[in-house]
Amino acid sequence: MLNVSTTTVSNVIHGKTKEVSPANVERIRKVLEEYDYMPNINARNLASKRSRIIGMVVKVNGKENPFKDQFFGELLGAVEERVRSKGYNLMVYALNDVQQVQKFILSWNMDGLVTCGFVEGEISYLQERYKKPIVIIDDYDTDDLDNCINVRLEDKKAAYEMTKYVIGCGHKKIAFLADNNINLDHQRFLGYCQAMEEAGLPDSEENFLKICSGNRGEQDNLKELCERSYAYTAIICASDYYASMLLNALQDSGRKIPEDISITGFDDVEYASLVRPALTTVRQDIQEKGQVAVDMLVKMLEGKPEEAETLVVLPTRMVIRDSVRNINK
Amino acid sequence: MLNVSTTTVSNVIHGKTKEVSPANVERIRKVLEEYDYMPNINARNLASKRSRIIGMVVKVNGKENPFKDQFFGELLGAVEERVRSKGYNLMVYALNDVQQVQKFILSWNMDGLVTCGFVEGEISYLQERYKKPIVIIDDYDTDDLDNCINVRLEDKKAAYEMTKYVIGCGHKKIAFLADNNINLDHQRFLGYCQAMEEAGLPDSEENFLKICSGNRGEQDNLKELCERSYAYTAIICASDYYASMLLNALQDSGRKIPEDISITGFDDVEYASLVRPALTTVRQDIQEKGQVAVDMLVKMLEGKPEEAETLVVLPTRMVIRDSVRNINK
DNA sequence: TTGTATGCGTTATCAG
DNA sequence: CTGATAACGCATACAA
Repeated sequence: MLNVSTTTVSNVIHGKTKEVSPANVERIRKVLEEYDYMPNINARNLASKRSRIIGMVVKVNGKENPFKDQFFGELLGAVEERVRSKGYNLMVYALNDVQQVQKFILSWNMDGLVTCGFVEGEISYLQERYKKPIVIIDDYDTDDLDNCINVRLEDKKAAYEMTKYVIGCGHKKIAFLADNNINLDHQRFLGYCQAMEEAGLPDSEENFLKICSGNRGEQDNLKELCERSYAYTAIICASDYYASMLLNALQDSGRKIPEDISITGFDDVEYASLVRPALTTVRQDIQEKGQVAVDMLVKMLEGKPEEAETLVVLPTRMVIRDSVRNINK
Repeated sequence: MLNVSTTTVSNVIHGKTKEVSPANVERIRKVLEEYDYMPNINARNLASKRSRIIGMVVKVNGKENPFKDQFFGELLGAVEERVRSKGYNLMVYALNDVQQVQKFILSWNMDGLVTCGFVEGEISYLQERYKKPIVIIDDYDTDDLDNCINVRLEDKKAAYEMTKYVIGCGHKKIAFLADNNINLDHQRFLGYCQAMEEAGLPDSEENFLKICSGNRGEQDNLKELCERSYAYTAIICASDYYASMLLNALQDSGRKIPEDISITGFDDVEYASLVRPALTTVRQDIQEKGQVAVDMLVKMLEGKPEEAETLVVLPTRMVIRDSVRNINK
């Protein structure tokens, strides 16, 4: 239309106006505006060998919906906001098979990846062919991996402090509850063990209460847990999600909380303060977790790896509410 | 490597094996396997003029994180699962500006769109340039739009029934609470009004309690609402999210629920049964909402518009728990 | 059954 | 400052 080359147009599109005569800049801008030009990102990606796509992959077991858990929902929202504001686009996958993950990130030529729930071996597998930066949220044993950034909490310390607090309230028969015993849950269990040991209390595996993560067996599982709970006066839960479930199951079976048995949570998601009694729990800033993850990733992408920390440990804080009874009084 | 043309390779990649000699199929498959070939989707998209991307856009006001609300989290998870299982890829945006939305869907050449929270005028705006199918979740006034599919509930009826139930429990001074009065919230308000009117009770706008959606003014707002609630014996809330907040604010200010005042919710998200007293609410199947949305969209995309319903109204069901008192007794 | 040739919309290199 | 021109990796109409 304007009898100028694609190069010239491309230059004004990218704001390289010093290389174009002011007259042309003006003419081209006008037409661009008038026709409300939209670049074809696929073509751009093909030519430029990048994609402006950041993937977020969260591991699932079975057919669950991870985003029902407020923790993952909030995390996703935080990541989306930050990814967008940095000029990237977010693709979301809930997967349990790393091969699938690899297929997607390679085919789309994603610029970077945020993972949640995947373990060391799986990340290594991805890296065999995917050479771009990966942010790993809430995992251990991945600190030595190249081109990776770990974002997590002081899980062990936080669990240690919580357990110590409960012990300080006079409890001696204390259990730990989680849906598995690896990664961050394992770390939290270790923190619990440490506090128990220091206080000269039993910290054996027997006190590890395993809750099922699926929706199916949950009810039976919950009943069984209620039974087993008679052996304890307090239960340290690895998440608010499970703490709330247990809380209600116990109450429905006639136990009073915290009079009969004390419960603590982890995360301090919104509903931790919505259940009754409100949960004594460990607060983490989920919003910040997501933001930091993306910030570090983008620093790697923009070629400033020196500014990116390869390990970010976010602080936690105990929030004391009403679900733990002080037996001493 | 094999001295065959790209066409032949392309054909076996796409499983068009009838057009290729078995010998070649075998040879090519082997090499493909060996090198673990990954197609470059950007190139494929460019050539094929489609993208295999489905966008999910949820409208936000201000700087909030919509996915903290379990409703949106669960919806997103359901959509992701279905999109993936249908062979598409999900891009997620939380936006309030339709121009932004348009920019993204056009540049990426997305095959289809799922929107949530956008209203008639905004959808029309998108359609001025985006000619592909759009699924609109939970909106009214968009039924006549071409190439669109609406997925929603019988909001008015459900609110009507809930209000009627509360009236049946002997309540006369009943308020309605929501964060706005448009779209589905408006429909729910209409349902409330209808039930009140039929019972000869006042249904004026005065009884519309507006709760602020942001995190900031929320506390002040909540206090004010607690004050105003003294004029009522029951409050019909437009979501479990707000119902739980109000529930706790009221309890914290010393009111007993349901003894002093009754509360009902909407959605039946998981925490509706986790708060105490457990919420009497309207159940909807969020999982199915997301699945149906994607199913219909894909039918349009696969060129079977006759199989796609342009309006899907999902059923609701009252769930009676403990947050409403029967005054009659 | 196989191969050739062209185009998809953009970026990037390099010569003018 | 401007413009050819060659990639980018794949799909497809058409020819052989």
